[in-house]
Amino acid sequence: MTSTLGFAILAVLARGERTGYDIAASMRRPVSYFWTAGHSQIHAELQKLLAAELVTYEKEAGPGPQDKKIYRLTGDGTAALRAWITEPPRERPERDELVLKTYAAGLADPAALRRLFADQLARHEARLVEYAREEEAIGGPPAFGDPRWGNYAALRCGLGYERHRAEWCRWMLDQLNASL
Amino acid sequence: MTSTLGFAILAVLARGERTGYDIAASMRRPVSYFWTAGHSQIHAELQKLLAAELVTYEKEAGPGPQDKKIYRLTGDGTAALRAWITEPPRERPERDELVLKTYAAGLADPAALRRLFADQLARHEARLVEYAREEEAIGGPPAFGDPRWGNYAALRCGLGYERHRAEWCRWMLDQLNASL
DNA sequence: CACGCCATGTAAGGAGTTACATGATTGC
DNA sequence: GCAATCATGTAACTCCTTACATGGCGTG
Repeated sequence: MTSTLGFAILAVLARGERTGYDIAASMRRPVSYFWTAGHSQIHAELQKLLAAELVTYEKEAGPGPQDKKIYRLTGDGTAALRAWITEPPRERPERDELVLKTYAAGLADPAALRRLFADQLARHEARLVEYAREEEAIGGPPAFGDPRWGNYAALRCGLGYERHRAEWCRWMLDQLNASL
Repeated sequence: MTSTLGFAILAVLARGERTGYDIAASMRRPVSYFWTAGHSQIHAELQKLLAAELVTYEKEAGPGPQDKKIYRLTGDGTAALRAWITEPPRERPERDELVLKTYAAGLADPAALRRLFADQLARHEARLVEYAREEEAIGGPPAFGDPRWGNYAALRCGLGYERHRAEWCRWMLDQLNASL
């Protein structure tokens, strides 16, 4: 009954023990571009994982009024994560606001559309530069056993996505320019 | 205050009058791969759009116990849709279960991972064939004024996306094979 | 002295899914 | 007779976002 968010947390904890705050930090853009959650959602989910005995924690004196809690996977938690990884992902429906706008674009002002897509293209190109820098920092695919292998493979997917998007934006701009 | 779903409905109605049922049908996969919603969500949203006077309807005798309602855009509705199209889309956080699994893949059985990605690849290739057929049916980009232009441009995005995903799956399979 | 970082949580509301509920017509 | 299509809607639930609430420590 664990939600995908729950497994996302388990996946982060598989890399080492963390506080809820640390987990929230590592799930904030642009550090990880494949799952995001706010801290309030994470604290709530950690309580469910705790009840299911997939994680435990140790208290430490915290900076605020409450104690700091350092979470770590249990044996059950590791097993549940391992089993989940190779199960087929449940497909979430595609929801893409930009493509929806495109679908209705015939009604809009072509000049304004050009501004919209030029702006989107710039964003994708900026992310592409950023990801390429990260790829260079890792310097080629690590070995499969290495935990950085997961980071690299995810980064690869991000690079491919941004490239595809940038290309589509360029095609759209060509189309809009040709229609004038 | 209209939600993206509201605009999705307005975008469908911009192509012609529809019942709630028709809208739900046109927003069901794989016909439109950029926004989806169930009929219960659509009926509820139509009531909000009605209250905001962005749509109107005419009653007709229906097949069930209730009357059939044929919805159509009002002047305000068309204006709201037109203005929305060229506004920058609010970015939704990326949530990709397969990439999340990849991030944690180091813990899993490589053979099971290979099955997972082979299966995903097959799905993307099947969609690619399907979309290519649809592209051929339209036969090149229609003129910008043509309402089918929006369909074609969205289809183009879908094609690029499936191609990128398929390529990434192939790269993953290569990696997994190399690690054995 | 204000702001950002660290660190925990609750509460309210919107968005989306799934199941329940009704009922005529058409095709296997 | 059973299932699918057409056609409407409500109810319960989960997931996610945003705002509220507390408070010490370090930096400019």
